[in-house]
Amino acid sequence: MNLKQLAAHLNLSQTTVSRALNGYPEVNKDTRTRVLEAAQALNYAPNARAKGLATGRAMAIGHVIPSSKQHEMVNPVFGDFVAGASEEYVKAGYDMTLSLTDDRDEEENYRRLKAKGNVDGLIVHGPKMADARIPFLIGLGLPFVVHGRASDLAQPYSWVDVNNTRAFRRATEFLIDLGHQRIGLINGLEFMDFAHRRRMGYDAALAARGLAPDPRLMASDEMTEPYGFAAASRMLALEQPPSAFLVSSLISAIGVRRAIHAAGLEMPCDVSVITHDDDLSYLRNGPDVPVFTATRSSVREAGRIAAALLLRHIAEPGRPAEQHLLEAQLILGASTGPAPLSRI
Amino acid sequence: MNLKQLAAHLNLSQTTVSRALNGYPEVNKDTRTRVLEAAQALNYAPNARAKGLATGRAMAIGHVIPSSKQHEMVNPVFGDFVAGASEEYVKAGYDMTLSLTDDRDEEENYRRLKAKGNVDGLIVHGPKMADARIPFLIGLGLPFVVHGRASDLAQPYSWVDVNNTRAFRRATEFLIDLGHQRIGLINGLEFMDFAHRRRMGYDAALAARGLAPDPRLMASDEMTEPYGFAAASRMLALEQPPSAFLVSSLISAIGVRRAIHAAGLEMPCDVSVITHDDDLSYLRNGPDVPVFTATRSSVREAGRIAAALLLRHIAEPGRPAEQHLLEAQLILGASTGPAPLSRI
DNA sequence: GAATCGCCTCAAACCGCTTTGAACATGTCA
DNA sequence: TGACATGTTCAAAGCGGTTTGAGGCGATTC
Repeated sequence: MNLKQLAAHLNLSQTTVSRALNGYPEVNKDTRTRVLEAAQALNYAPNARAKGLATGRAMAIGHVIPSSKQHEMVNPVFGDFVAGASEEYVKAGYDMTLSLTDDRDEEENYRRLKAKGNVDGLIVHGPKMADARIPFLIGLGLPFVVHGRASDLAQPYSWVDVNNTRAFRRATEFLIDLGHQRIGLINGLEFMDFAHRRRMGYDAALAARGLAPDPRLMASDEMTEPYGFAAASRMLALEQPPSAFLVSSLISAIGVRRAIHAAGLEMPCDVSVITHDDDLSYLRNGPDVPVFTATRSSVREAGRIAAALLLRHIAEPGRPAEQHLLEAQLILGASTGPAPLSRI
Repeated sequence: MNLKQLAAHLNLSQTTVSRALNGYPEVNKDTRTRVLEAAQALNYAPNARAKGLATGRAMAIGHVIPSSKQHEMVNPVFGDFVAGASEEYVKAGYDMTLSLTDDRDEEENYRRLKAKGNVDGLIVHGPKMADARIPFLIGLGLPFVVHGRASDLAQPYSWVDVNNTRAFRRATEFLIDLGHQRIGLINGLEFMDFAHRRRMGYDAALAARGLAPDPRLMASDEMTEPYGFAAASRMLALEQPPSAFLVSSLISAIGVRRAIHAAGLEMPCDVSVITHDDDLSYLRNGPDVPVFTATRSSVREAGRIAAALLLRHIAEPGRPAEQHLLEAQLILGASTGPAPLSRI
């Protein structure tokens, strides 16, 4: 069923039917309801390609997620982010397209995406500290919003990010307030912007309280469970082991917990743990009392906000770049307590 | 840059340029290379909408993932499945579109997707036991492949699934061989087909060995960590607690482990655990010796296979429905051991 | 030297929609 | 009665590609 057939069926011209469907004023009220009813009854929906061709707008947003062959990990955060974004897209009648792309030919990919014309805008995931994609995209002229941001860039661009620095600074200070002096940082890959910022927050808190940073208490890697286990195990085996851990992801925190148990210790009486918690739907940090004390910020919410921001920029092309900084909540769970006297 | 401009730039007609780019034989070799080089140099890529309109093919596959408002959990498996599928799409020059949809208006959604014409085929996720979507899609005439399958359907359709029944039967038998008599099943929602089949495997193994099933040793819910914890805690508090658990997801298994520790027990000496392991990139079950003994089957691989299957069906419309059953490996980890005499 | 054949290229139609500019009733006013 | 809005509908020209049927041209055949 296409417009032509629908129009023929109604004994109207394509123009009138199109106008009726798209809410133009110059259509008789009765005609309009007749058209709408027929469209409904016959399951008519305008062909998106033809519509896009005619209007010049694709009515679709592209999500580009980097996934190199080397560390081919798909960010576990992705599903929830996309779910949040999708809520906004559905409301606005937009579709969503996904492209996983190797970091190597990423620019080529963006260029193609623009040339092919099947998206009106992009969401960029997983920014690194000085991410070359961002200046490139500014030059490309396709509206985009970054989930996260890139520290080392001066140009303005739109992003939605958590205040990672403050979150980790607060968490570290909270641990120090509890009497912890040796705090292990089990971070993500520190060329990723978010991990870099968390590191800065941690460093700043230590410095503010006059504690010397100890490289042996810092780890940085892809945030898996075994990584959390291995890093925490290594630190716990030090002559002066940490009495607390600050962990960048709930998944790694689970590995940290395993390491604590494997060392014959208990959480929180022997060792405290604070983790960042993206509030993922399938990885709830305990229903009422959280298992882990955490810096929490909903990734789903971030998805919603980023999507809304992007749609606004598409609707109003002149609009200047906009930023949205989310504050993580520090939520108290069962994994933190005062530093044990024996381990200070 | 569009075809017209490119043709003008080359002093050729649009036809010739189009044919050169699309590999038709009736183009001079030199002309072709000249065209290809110019296209490369000028970053020309044919407008996907126009191309789709002209050819009638969208060159895109839709993934529809159900996500109701009630249990708005995004399946954690999704990212990896999509990553696998994407590998095939990229090879074949296909794009991927995503639509999260509430179960309520799902059929409407499929119909729109077809009418709008922006996908050539669908991957259907999360089938329930008698999933109404499948007969509906057969009627709709849009090629599709199901990730999983629906037990209660007679009509043939294409699917890619793990042999869940056999995997859980083997796992249960393995535990029985180790001397376990009371085995707790911590399953997913049993109206989901995969969970139903796992339950059948568990039941069959018990029956084959003459063990009576005990409803108090069976749980079924959304597979979160807190659920694993709660269900295992409840079972461990029974007068006759289980000496082993069979868990449907690694995430829940982590909750089970937490419950075991909370009960003052150790894994595997007091309690054994086997879990299903989707081999997710961000949730590795230990690098060398797996933390958990597991029935393992790569979801990413399933994504690849499902995508390849779908593309084949799109390329050869007459092709009969095809099924692909993956066998899960039973991999030995550090979470299983002989049943402790004290607890039999 | 004309007819035939390949090889290459072209103009034009078409895909399904939007949108412009015009036309056609109908009613109102002078 | 004619002029002029007003409200409603239409034919046709794009949007950017693919594809059909035809034509130009040099080489080969008769």
